[in-house]
Amino acid sequence: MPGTSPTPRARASMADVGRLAEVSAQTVSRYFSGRGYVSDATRARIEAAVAELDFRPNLNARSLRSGRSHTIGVLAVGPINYGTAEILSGLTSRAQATSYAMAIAQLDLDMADPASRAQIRRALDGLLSATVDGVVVMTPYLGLEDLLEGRLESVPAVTVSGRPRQEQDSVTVDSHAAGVLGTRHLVDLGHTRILHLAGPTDRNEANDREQGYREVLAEAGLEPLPLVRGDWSAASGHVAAMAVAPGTFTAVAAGNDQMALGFLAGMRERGLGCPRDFSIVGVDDMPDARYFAPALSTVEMDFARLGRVAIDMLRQRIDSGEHVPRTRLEPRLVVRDSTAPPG
Amino acid sequence: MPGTSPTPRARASMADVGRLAEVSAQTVSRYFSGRGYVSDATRARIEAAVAELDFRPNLNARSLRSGRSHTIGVLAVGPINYGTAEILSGLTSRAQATSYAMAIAQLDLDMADPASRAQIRRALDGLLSATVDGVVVMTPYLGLEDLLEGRLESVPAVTVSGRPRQEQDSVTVDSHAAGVLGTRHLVDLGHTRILHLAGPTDRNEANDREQGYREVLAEAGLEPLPLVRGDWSAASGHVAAMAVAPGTFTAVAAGNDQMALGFLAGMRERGLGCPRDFSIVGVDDMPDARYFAPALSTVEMDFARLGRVAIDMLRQRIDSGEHVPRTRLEPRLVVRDSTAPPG
DNA sequence: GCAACGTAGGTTAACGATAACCCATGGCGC
DNA sequence: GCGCCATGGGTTATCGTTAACCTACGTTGC
Repeated sequence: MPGTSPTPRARASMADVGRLAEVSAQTVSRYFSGRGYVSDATRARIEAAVAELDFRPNLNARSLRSGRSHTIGVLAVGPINYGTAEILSGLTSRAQATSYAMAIAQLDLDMADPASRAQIRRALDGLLSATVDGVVVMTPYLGLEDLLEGRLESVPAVTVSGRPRQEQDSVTVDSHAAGVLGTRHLVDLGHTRILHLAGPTDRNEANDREQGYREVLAEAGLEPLPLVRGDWSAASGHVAAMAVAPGTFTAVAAGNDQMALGFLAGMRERGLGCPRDFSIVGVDDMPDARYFAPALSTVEMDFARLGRVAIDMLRQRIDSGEHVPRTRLEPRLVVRDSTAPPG
Repeated sequence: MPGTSPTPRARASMADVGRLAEVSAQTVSRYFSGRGYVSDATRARIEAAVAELDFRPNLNARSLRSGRSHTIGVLAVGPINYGTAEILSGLTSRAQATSYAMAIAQLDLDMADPASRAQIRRALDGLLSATVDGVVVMTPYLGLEDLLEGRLESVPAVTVSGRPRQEQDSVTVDSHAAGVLGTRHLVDLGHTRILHLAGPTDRNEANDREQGYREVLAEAGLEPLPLVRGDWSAASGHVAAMAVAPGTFTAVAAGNDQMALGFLAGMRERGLGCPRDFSIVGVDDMPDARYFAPALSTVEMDFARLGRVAIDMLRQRIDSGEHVPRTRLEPRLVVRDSTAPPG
């Protein structure tokens, strides 16, 4: 078949489609936008032309002219660990379902390095240059408020897992409540010497969970033990297990499941079994936690839902132009085999 | 201070910057692109105007005019599990480092549903409409070749973890080699009755790993045992452990670490210990694997590097206009405590 | 009988940036 | 003295789409 588009040439435009369908480009635009009247006969001709030319509308031109891009930007600071991956999953699925496109800037950087702040700023500028309709900001780190504050006024934004005091345009799975639930479970079982294996100091969620732990102990009239700190990783939980003095505690409230996993491994190496010699409770309820040895009692955090809610809130923020109230998702205690009464 | 921009108004354009700096918009464009001559004095005036107006170039307009968007699209089919998250991490970090923007379409759908194919097509169309300079396609599923083939000619594309027979524009961590390494390790230890806990039938990587397993057994003159199949999840590994007949095998080559975790848990429930009663080797070497009970012998897959290489290849493909040869990253055996000689 | 409205579609201009082209000036080689 | 190139910068047209406005015809209500 000679003559069948040897090289597909450049992309077809609405004008090309219009020429083939014998209408104006504007009518093609109307066909795609649904605004305005297009007769069935014209509609059919346009559809044929679109198929023939393999036409796809140019979103750059559309955004430029209309001022809206139907794109949501995501700024993620920090590594893609279990929680982040779940949130991302929720974000993309909800965005896809509401036919929003997603532009993502993820940067995993050393927050101690002062250059990091400049990098975050650049990444955000990049998203804004792409004229996103709104931004989802995932910055679990403390002290980034001022960095973002001046920047985020020009575009609708929703903060995920952000600082606790932000009362608008933010959504989080309540980490304070998670700390409370886990620790209270240990107290209810009768434990009195409860250790907290905390996450990194500069992470909001780590501090919230620690705060929950402290409050429950205070309520129960118990003395908190010296804090042991990790970095969310199983490796750091393992290090912690090697460092603690056995006999000084009967239970551990871990900042997340992975540190609990490492801690369990470390104690096992030292000949100490769970829940015989100590109890431990995690936070996250990652799918693997049920299959740890022993099955881990933990606090479920629905991060995927967090992501979906973030998109919903952002869309509402974009459509209404008004700020949306803070949303706080409630975690849930999941009791398995790693917790038992002391002794 | 009256007069200090009451409402930031609309975004400033290069024409606005030019007006303030008393040059033409074209000179402002030259300043940003670095093409053409701009004197130091003019440069300084432009910089001042940019700062004053909080100007950010409009990438939509730039892409529309120049035909290049400096954006890479990522199409990810399937859930964001450990491997996907790592790849994503590699992709974003490399893209960020080379100042490419990233548009992502991830969809986790039921491949049995025929509507899924239409959804994938729509997602890809969405990326192409956004005029990305190139696409990274992550489709671990079999049978998507035809779907993508007609679509991916109009734009540079690199396939990640794709079908084994694609000899160009593709990068993968060799899953066949992973199957070989894990199984050979078990054979070398003296095991003769080796079970394969495979991943889902419709996943390329699952089949490659199974193939590696089969080849090693054939080489060693051993008979493969009936296949047990999971879905990559720890839960499915647990189910498998409950289903197998103990005594029929002395070692397990698991398709990934998470299924190995579930399998270990299931066997533990049945009173069978590792490596006393059986050996098991995984694939992935996720950071947690070292802290399983026992520490898991596994095959390391550097998925983050895979992501970085994918970006490098795609950039080369975009810049040169020529296809790039397939890249295959080599996995590495990591021996820990879950494997020992039989008996 | 005609105003008002629904239907169907065309024309023009503009979104913000850059490609292509043009015009100056000054210095240098020969 | 003249051609040529480096430097510094302006003008114009255009990328593909849509907002705003306009035309024209047919129906309906009163």
